[in-house]
Amino acid sequence: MVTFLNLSVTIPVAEKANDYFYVAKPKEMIEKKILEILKDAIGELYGQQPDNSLLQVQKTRPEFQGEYTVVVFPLLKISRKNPEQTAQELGTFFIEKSPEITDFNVIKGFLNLSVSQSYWLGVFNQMLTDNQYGFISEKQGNPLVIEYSSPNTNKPLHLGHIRNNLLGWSVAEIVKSSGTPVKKVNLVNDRGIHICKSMLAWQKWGNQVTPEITDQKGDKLVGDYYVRFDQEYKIEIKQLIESGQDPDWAKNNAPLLLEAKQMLKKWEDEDPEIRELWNKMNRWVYDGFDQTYERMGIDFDKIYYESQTYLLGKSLVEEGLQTGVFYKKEDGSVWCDLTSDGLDEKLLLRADGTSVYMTQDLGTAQLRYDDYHPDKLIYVVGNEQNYHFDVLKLILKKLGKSWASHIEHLSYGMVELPQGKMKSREGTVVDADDLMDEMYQTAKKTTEELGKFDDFTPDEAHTLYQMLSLGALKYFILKVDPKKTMMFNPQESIDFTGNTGPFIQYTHARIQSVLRKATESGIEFSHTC
RNA sequence: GGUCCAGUAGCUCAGCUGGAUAGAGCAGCAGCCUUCUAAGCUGCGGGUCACAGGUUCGAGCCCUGUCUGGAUCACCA
Repeated sequence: MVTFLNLSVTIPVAEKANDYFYVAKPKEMIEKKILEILKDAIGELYGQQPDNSLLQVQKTRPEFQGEYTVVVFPLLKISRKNPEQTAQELGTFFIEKSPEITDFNVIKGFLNLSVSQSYWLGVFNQMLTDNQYGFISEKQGNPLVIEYSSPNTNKPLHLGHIRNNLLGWSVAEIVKSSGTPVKKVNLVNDRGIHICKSMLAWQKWGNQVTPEITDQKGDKLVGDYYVRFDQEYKIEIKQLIESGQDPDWAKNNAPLLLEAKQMLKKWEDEDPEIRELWNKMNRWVYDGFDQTYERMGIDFDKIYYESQTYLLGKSLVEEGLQTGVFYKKEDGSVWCDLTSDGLDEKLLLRADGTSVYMTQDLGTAQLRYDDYHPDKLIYVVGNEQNYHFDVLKLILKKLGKSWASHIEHLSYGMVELPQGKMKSREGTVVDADDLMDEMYQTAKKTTEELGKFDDFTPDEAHTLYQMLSLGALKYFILKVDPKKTMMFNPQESIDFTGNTGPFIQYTHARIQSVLRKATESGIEFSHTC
């Protein structure tokens, strides 16, 4: 859609530093040409080769005549003439040397150039006839690997994941369209104490229910038991405190928590019964996630599981210990000292030898490198983890991994609601499925009220509502600068007027309608003037 | 407290490599439906670009400081 509307403005002055996002278009050819002629002009008129940074060409503001504007201020030190005179001389040169430039005018230090109609018609025809316009076919070489989504298996996807998924998937597709091979990967956090909590709660109070029995998505069912654990756990703490125990002690020694910890230990010891339960419940969750991803239009080339990478992380820590990059404290815990880099000491292994988040991420990064040898390894992760990624890169560098510099954290801001931040404890988290349902219902209601599509079959109507609601959601979220905290207003997001996805869809529909009616009445398109 | 990020119209957001009079949408007001989809269009009002210095021919954008908000500095992930 964006490519079709040609909304992006490209930068022709120098080859862009980050060529992953560079897509050549015919329109740019004239911009490049203008720059070349400008360079020639300066050479011929003033006898100098200017630095590229002095050559500034931009689109002409709509209130002036012309399509492209040369900013002459930076050139004055070369021309040693006043702005108007310099612009006048350059403009005359353009007319003489370039058939594409038909006219020019000078306003203050701005030289506005008019490009011939036949040139624009040529561009337009190319866009019209090239159905791959704006896309470059895949080049050879190492891929760009991009990780996004990264859910936990103890709760369903929420609004924060939606921003993450849409950003990650979109960046992947944009990069892909520029010809760079892309691997979209997901990292599922499928192990740890939080998973054991839902498992334990299901064992105790689940009565062997399954998603089939409760007619519920698997991720929702498992999430419910995670919540149930927390409720029962709080009751236990309260009782312990009431019986005179210290609150901190109560939190760490509530029977339920101890039981969950035991279960984690059993899991690590590969207890068959626990592993079976773990497999079963995770499968439920994955089925649920798959449905959500599919509806959202999100996909992956490969899914990593932390249960399969944390051991590799541990071996990397061992490696670092041997080379002296890490050190062991008296209690047996392993650390990396980053104070000389302005950061703190970082724990890598607990005293009991179990791994932490960083340990796992080291392993995952190594595995990705081994799998793909990527030129760039992008992580789409919220900005609350900026520090984590600074540390990750630094530690990998200390371990002598040359590819540490290939890691890039695509950091995005939190999504807030009109009533404030989403807080799971306060039940203000917006569930991804619920949100899509709600928007679907609004699309349906609004459409039915307008009565425009009464002749649609149920299938057609369903497709329409799906397109409208997802278009609204995606556009609303993607139009905001990723790094900024954004406000998600459910009311406004499902508004079908103004700067919204549905409005763009509507515009597209009207254009199609014009073309259809033109064809029906036998009008032929002319590609020339 | 240290580090990082943000602050632009009543609200939500654009603003490209520093370039001409800072732009959209929403909300408000005034118009427009026998002809292309009114889920629309046209017009009006609305700004100390958080503040103060600095660099520059030129600063919303770069630098320094201040204020405000957020994140982070866990044997959570």
